[in-house]
Amino acid sequence: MTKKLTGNQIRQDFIDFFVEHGHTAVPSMSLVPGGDATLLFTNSGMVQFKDVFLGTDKKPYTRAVDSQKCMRVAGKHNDLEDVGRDDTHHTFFEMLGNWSFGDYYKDEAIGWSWQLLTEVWGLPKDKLYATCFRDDKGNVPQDDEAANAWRKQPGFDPEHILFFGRKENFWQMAETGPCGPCSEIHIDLGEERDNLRGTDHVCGVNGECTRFLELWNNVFIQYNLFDDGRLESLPSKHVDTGMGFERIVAVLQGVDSNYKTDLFTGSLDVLRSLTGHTEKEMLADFTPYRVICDHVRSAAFLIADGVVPGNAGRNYVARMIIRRAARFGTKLGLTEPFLAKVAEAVINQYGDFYPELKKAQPAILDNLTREEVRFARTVEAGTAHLENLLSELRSTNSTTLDGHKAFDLYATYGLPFEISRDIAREQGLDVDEAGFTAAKEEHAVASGGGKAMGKLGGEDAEFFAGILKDLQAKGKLGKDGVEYDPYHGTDVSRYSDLEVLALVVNGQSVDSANLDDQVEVILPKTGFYIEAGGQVNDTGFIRFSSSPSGRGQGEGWEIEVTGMRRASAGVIVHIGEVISGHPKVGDKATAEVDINRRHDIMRNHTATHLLHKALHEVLSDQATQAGSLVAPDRLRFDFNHPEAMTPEQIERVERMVNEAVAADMPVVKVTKSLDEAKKEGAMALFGEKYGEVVRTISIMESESESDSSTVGTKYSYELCGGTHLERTSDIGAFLIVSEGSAAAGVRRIEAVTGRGAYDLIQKRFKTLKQTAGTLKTSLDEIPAKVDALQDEVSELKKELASLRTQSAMSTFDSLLAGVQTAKDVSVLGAEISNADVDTLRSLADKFREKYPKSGAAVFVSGSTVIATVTEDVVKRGIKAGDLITGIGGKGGGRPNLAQGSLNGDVKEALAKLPKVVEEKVK
RNA sequence: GGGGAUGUAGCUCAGCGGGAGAGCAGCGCCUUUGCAAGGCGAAGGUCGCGGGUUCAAAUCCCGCCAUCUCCA
Repeated sequence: MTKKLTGNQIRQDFIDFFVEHGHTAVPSMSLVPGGDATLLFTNSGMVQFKDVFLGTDKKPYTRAVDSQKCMRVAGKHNDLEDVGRDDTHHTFFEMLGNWSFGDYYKDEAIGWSWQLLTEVWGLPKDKLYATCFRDDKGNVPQDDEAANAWRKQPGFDPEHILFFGRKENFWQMAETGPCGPCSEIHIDLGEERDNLRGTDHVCGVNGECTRFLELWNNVFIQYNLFDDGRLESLPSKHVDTGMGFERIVAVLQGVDSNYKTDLFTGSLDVLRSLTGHTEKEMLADFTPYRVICDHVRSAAFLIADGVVPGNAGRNYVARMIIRRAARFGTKLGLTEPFLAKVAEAVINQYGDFYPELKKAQPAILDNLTREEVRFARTVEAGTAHLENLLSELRSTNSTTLDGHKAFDLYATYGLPFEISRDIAREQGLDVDEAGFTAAKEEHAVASGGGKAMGKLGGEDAEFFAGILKDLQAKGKLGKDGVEYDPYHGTDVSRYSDLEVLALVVNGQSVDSANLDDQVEVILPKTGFYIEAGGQVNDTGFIRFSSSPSGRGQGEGWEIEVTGMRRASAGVIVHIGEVISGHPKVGDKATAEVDINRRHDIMRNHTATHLLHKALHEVLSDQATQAGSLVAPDRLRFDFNHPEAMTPEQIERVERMVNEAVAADMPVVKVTKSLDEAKKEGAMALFGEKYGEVVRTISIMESESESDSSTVGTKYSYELCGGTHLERTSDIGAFLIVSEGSAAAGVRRIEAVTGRGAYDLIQKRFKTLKQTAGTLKTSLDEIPAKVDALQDEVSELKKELASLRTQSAMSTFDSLLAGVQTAKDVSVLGAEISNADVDTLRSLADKFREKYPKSGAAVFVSGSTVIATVTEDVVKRGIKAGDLITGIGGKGGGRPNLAQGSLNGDVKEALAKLPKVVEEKVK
């Protein structure tokens, strides 16, 4: 171990080593696991191959090597608040792995790992240990195969083989499914790395201290675990290995902290240049540095994979991480946004191996700074609330802020607990932490903390895999299973004379089905599209007609297909209902996709690509797809954008798409390797899972001679498995129906094309024509006419109000003739026609001016009543509201002015007024 | 997906069952050598949208929308 390798070299060594041994180097999958709703983030190397192990996916290679981006940010594996407090935990990390899918097994895996560690990297052989599986429950055989492989390794001390049980050395994906024993490689870092030195503790492999470190886990998937605990050997056995990249780099670079490897040097240097700390000062208070470097690295990778900070799901995690980094920045005295500067160092360090970082650099820097600013605002507003609470606290002579209130600040206003506490302490006060924690737990429960996770999927994959195997054995299906070609799915002639290979009713394979049965049908090939990439399933019919000679088995049958699914690798089933006859296995049927519906879908899908392009032009390159629905009647497109689009922007986007439609551009579909497509700059979607060979959709700006050529200028270029039109003009028309928000930082556009667009135009035109008719004007004049009308209306309103008031006022003097005296109080009850509440109030005011003392009046117009009495009358026991109730009305209000309503004969009611006053006034 | 908060004049917000307000900005006039500023005046509002309760809703209740925020 004389040469000092850089982190990047170590990663490359690992990949090169296994490529030399026949492995295919596979790029890391996105941190957002495509098509796996059960997982927030890719959290291990296994995720991208899970479907291979489950048997629902196949790869063109059987040996692979990769370095997988992983996030562990919550749950049992990690707690965000702990990251950075030690030298080993990360939110983001890389997992090096080599993989065998039914290819090599324990001997090779163990041999290669030994070779790489000791020969290539020169780790001391006497310091390495291997663990193998011995079942503590006694159900599973001991893994002697692995132990024997270890004994064969040159220079390996057989004494260093240790056996462990289920907890340490047995791996399973879930309660049921693929599983198997592991063999781990540990290293003894020497006594000086024992953090519990001198205390009584278990010091050894899988012990309690930090002297022994697990380097590399080799998982041998060889069993299938069933509900009842039964284990069955798998026909093809797999190898799944994982080596924590940061760990191995720290070991090879001979440092005692992952954060002291060259992976973090760049970030730490940037930070130190900002704080002005020397290296020694930094190490004396290392935690904030570690937190910031770790979190910025995570955030950069997250944003590069399309996870921008927000307030839900993955986006929320990104925000939490960024805010925590910002918070620790203030501990270092950094008050201005600084995360983007650190992120630049991260991109420098990782950008060569992970080009997505370089590509997303502007988005990364921008989002970090934006979030820091937003957080600063939140903290400022939260602090203001806190100050209110604290001064309240002081006024009651308390010294401790209630934990529930502190939590409220956090949960409602986003003010982190630590900040609340720090501010309180600065003022000689404190916060009740136990109460805070209790409130937090309550809140977690109230928010539905116990939400059940979805099922892993593929429960019945095995059942269908069995059917597939059976059909293959009979020669009915080839090795790839059901042939899938939705791209010619509208060409019915290609899908006639298809033998019904299997019928499944209620999870049982049957020979024939009956009317109204819900069936799953397997045919040798299908043109029905299976929901993917937002495009919905095709629907249609599978039909069988009696033989042309008329002497066949009598009547035909018909199945209405309502759904599609991929039940297992190579097995595609049509889901539907028998609407006539009795389908039988062996019948030669015709499968017919609902062609009008499909055409509508295709219009919407091609239009979606044009929309995506237009958004990039009108908004920015960062307006990337965040979700999509392509249905026959509409399309829905979610994209990353921090604010609402202006009406002008919406109009420009709509116009651009329609111009692209009018340009009648050819849509060219070509399959090619993923690498090639990416190099050519095809737009790939974050979180989408792509195979090695991908389908590309190019919308060509300049026409070329051959219609399958993609030579020329591309208007739009995307990876896409969906079905598309031949030419953009087939879209007909494109109309945006709505623009709104889908989540923080994500906007949603809904639009229609073709027939849907025509229907919408019709509807709108009808409304417009009606409006024009009502307004007695032309369509074009409607806005001006409406404006003018509105002006006129508001003017008339004002005029009317003032006229009403005027006329009411002008009658005021004559009303005074009706003033009566009850005891010594001047009482007036008057009915005014056509006066509004404000006018009545003005009259009341005027009355009080006239009779500043000993006055009581009621003014009625329609059913509204206003009553008033002077202050001295109030003191004598009669409130304005009493007048209203006294004469049989309902209402109330302030002592000297009340409002209400009066039904019935007004004159009769008003006549009671003097009596009411007389009775009540003292 | 769920909990909490907020939505009132162009901006910042007060009002939280009975007359829609303040400060700032903007407009007009005046004062001032000029600047900084000061004085006076007028204008500006579907009180987020839609229901309900009530004699009466900006205010209470329900639903929706938007923004903030926490939990999953």
